[in-house]
Amino acid sequence: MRHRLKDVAERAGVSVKTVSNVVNGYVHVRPDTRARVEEAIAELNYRPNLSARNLRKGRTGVIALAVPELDIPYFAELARHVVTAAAALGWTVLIDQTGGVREQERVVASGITDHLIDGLIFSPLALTADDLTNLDGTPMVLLGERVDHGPADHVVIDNVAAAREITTHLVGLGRRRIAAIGSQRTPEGASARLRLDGYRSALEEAGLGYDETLVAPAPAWHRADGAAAMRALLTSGVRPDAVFCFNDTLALGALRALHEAGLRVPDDVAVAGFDGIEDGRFSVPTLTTIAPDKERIARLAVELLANRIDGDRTAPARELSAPYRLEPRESTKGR
Amino acid sequence: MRHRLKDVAERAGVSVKTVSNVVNGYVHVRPDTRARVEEAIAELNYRPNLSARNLRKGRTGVIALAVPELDIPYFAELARHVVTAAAALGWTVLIDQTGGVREQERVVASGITDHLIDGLIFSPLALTADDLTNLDGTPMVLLGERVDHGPADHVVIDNVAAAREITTHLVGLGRRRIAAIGSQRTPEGASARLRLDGYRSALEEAGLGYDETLVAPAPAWHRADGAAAMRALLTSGVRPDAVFCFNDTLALGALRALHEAGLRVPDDVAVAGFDGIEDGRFSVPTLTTIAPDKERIARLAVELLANRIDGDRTAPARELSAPYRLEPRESTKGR
DNA sequence: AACGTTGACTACAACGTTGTAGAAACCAGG
DNA sequence: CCTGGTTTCTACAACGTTGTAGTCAACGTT
Repeated sequence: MRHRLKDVAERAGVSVKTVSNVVNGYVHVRPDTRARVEEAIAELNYRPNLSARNLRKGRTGVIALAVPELDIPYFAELARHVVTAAAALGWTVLIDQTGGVREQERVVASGITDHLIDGLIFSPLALTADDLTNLDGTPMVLLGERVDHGPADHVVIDNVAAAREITTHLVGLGRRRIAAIGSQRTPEGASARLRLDGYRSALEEAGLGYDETLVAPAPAWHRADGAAAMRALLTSGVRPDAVFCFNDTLALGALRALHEAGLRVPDDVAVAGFDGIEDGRFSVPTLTTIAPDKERIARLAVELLANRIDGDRTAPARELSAPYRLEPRESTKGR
Repeated sequence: MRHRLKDVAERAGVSVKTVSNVVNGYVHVRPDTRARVEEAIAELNYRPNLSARNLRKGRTGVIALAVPELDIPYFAELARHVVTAAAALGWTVLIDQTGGVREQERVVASGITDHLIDGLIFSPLALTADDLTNLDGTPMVLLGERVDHGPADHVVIDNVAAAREITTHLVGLGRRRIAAIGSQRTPEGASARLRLDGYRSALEEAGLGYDETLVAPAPAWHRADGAAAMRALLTSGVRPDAVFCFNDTLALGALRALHEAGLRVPDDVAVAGFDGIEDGRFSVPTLTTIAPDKERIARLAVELLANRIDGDRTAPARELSAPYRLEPRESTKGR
């Protein structure tokens, strides 16, 4: 049985608005009236109807987080932090999976703005700036790569610098034939491009030169893709002594493929990943990685969104940068 | 700029209700009228206000999925399937993380029923039957262990039989000192208790007897807990030749601890898990596991919920069982 | 020609809430 | 005892949508 303000009001012998005032903590209510109302609320187990409240207020208190896939650990971990950060501001988070498919991402970016959410935190893979025009002004914050200087707020990490740093780390171990796994030619591959840039610039800085045969593409960034790419590298005969994988799941797949090929990590081949997921602390061997500060990313994103929702919607888009840390582990121990 | 039915109606020169009829696909609208309205909708980029629609209809089209933690891969994978199954029925899924904390789970079970969701799919860890009484009749489906025959619909797998089957598998490999990791004494440990029962009954069936020193508790079921429990077993000197971990993340932690102790898997110690998560296909060694049919679980849960929402809310609670499969992999290869 | 049926549309009320405006009671200061 | 301000409360309208009831014209049947 569902009750409304009206039922509570009748039971407490006051007007509907007075009950509303009590519910909303309005100060000018006599203590005994407040007590009577609260008693009635408790007796009826009254809960406000959020649809009605939302309609009236024009706010829903719900923000959406759109990620490619929840069972990619990086996004699951990120989601947890976003939910936590949003809860601190009294928001509920609706998590949306786009599959990284452009069409679905466009639906999320434009269609989901059905007054069901106040704002959107969006980690796009396939989206381009064009897709972001039709937004009805629903506040949005993008995570990850810049989409051609789109009109939205942005939280990024410096992918190029991070990729350069971890590649340099491999160089510092004395590795000379450093492969890369995860390149992508599609427009979806914005992260891939930046990380490849960083990899390349580190190699050139070290005087090692860039060898295209050492770069293996990966259609998606799952474990299976990493394993397949690693196998391809091995059978091609290029004999790398290190591999930089553009994310950790790729790296876990690569570890697996190296194990199957009878190669030892890090003795024969050093392996490094990117994302700092929890799995990497427990894999055999543990995985060297770039760990972005996910908590900070989440908090910055939520704060940017809050500013948009409550503040000036026409202010110029801001871009904030979150820190990362290189975490050396067993997979790149010196020999 | 947001537009309403009224704006569209004025532009198309019809009544508000006619626009509503077009939007909702009502058949008795003249083709030319429909065309005019649709043109106006497109020009104004009109989107219905879901809060208003929900208020009017008493439905929101949103269901919630409450799980302990999204970055436990099992729940992330489950979430994906639930989202997919729900989308097939036109529902949006709001994912809620309870942290497995009883208080938070109670909030979800009772409080979230704020008319924002039409129903709830709930995978509780800590909840008891008492907590489920105060529900206002919001439809709910429980996943996993039965909560003392609570009043809600339920999708389960046969934990006892599954645990017995995988333990018997270990016995069949000739293992005689089979340890277990993941026992819990708290009321939260319903799954733990059932899996322990299955383990125990398999041992007795095989005439091996139950040795309490071979059972290691784990406060939570994360990788770190599995690693710690494994280390505890090893230092206690009980020398197991196999371990059944009550979930896969525990098992991955155990693999890690065994590796650090210089023991080989499966040669020295065979390891089995439970949940069938993707990681287990790529770990070194790959992980033998019980893989519940998550897609089926998700579909059954969504269907049960749909029946509650659209059908008889007072019908007696139903309990459906989903199948599972034993998936033998490297971690229990015969020696 | 009168009749019922159907199609195409509209006016109105209602969903449950909260903002606005204002009434009534109370208080302090002159 | 009046004035002006505050406290406490209420009536009403509005948020944007859809269900209900109804109007009116066109049509086919007798």
